[in-house]
Amino acid sequence: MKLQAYDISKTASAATIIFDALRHAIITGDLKQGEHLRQDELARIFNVSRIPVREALLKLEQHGLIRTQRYKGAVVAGLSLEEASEIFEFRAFLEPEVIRRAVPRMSRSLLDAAEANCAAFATASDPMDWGDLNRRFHTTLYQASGLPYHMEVLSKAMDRIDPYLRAQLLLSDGMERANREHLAIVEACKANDANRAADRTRQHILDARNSLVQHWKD
Amino acid sequence: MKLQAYDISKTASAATIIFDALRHAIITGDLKQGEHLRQDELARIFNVSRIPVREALLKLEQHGLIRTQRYKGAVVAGLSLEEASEIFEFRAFLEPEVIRRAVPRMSRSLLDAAEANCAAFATASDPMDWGDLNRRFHTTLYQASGLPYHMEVLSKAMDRIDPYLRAQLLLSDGMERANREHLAIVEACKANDANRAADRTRQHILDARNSLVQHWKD
DNA sequence: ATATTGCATATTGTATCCAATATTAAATCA
DNA sequence: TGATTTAATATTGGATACAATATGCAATAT
Repeated sequence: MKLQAYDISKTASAATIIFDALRHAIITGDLKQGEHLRQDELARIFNVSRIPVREALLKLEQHGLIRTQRYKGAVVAGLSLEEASEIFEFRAFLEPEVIRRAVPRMSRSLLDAAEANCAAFATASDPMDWGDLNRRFHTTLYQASGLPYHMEVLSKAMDRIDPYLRAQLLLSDGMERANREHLAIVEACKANDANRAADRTRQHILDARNSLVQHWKD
Repeated sequence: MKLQAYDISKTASAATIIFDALRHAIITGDLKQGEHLRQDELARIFNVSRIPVREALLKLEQHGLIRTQRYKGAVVAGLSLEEASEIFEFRAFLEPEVIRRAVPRMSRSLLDAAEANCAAFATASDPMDWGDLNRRFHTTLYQASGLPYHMEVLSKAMDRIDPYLRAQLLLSDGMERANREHLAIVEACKANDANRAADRTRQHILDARNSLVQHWKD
C-alpha cells in the first residue's frame, strides 16, 4: 500500500476555510452589500468558536470585502460608482501591461485553454458560471506574464468588483459582447501581437466599465 | 469647560497598535527578513494576550510583510531580486498614470509642500528620515489624483520594498540622485506638464530599480 | 408627548486554557 | 559510533470565559 506524502502544515486552518467561503459568497452576490456579519452567528454556521471567525473577518477586511468598526461589527462592503469606476481604471492601466508581457510567452496549450474558455462561455447557460469563466479567461492569459505580484494585486481588485461585473453580465448583451471581445483578445494573442492584445484588453475593460456606469443603480 | 468630541469606536484596538508597531519595524529594517515572530514573545513585549498578537500577525501576512505556516509560526518576509524588481515595475506602470491624473489638480500649497519636502530631504542628516521623506514626497504629489484605491495599492507596494529602498538610499549617491529626480518631477508639475511629470516619475522609479539591482546582495 | 435614565440583551475585544503539532534533547538499540 | 526511538519542551490553533461597549426597551422625569 502506497501512502501519499501529506504536509500537515499545508492544510487549511479553520479561519482560511471560513474566509474562502465568505469571500465566495460576497463575490457571487450571495452576501450583499450592507449585510451584517455577526461573529456568533457565523461561529454557529461553521461550527467553530469565534476566534477563527474573527480571523476570517480580519482577512476579508484586509481584502476590502467587508468593513468593520470597533465594537460595532462587520458589514459587507459595497462600492460607490466612483470607487467601482476607479478599480476599472486601475485594471485598464495594469492589465494591458500584463498581457503585453504575457503574449510572447504564451504556449500553444495556453492559447488552446483560452479558446476553450471562450467556447465554454458561449455555451454556458447558468449565469452563476459566467463570472467564473470571465475571470478565468483573464487569469489564464496573464499567467504567462511571469508577474505574480501583478496577478495577486489584480485578483484582489477583481474580488472587489466581481459582484458588479457578475450583475452586469446578466444585463443587456453583457455576455455576448464580453465574449466577442474575449475572442478578439485571443486572436491578437495568437497573432503574437502584444500591442494589439494590450489595446484590446484595455478597450474591453473600459467598455465593461462604461456599460456598468450606464446601468448603475446603487 | 469644553469637551472634545471623542468617538470610542474610532480608537485603535490592541491588534491595530501591534500591527502598526511591527509594520514600522519591518519597513525600517529593525525587523529583518527571516526573523521569527513568536506569538508568546510578542505578547510579553506588548503586554497583551496572544489573541491581539495573532490578529496583528494576520494583518501583516495579508500585507505580504510576513509569512506564516500553520503550526510553524511567522517570519519576516523578504523579497528575491525578481520579486523586488517586479514591484518596481508595478510602480513604474502605475505611478506615472497617477501623477498624470494629479498634475492638473495640484494646488499651489501642494506644490509648496512637495518642494518643502525636497528641501528637508536635502538637509536631513539622519538616514532614518530619508525613507520617510522619500515616501512622503510621492504620496504628497499623488494625493491630488483623486484615486484613493490606487494610492492604497501603491502604499502596500511601497511597504514591501521599503526595506530595500531605505537600504539603497544609504548606498552610493542614492540620496543625491533621488532628490535631483524629485526636484525634476516637481518642476514638471509646476509647469503643469502632466506627461513630463509622468515620464520623469517612471524614469525615477526605473532608475531606483536599476540602482537596487546593481547593488543587490541578498 | 418628549427627553432622559436605567437596565437587559447583543455583540465584540481580549484573557486564559486546552489540544495539536513541531522541534530539540535524551535514551536506547544495533 | 551512528541510527532510531522516546520524552520533554516550545509553539501554534482554537475553545471557553470574562470584560468592554453598543443597542434597544421600559421606566421615570419634565
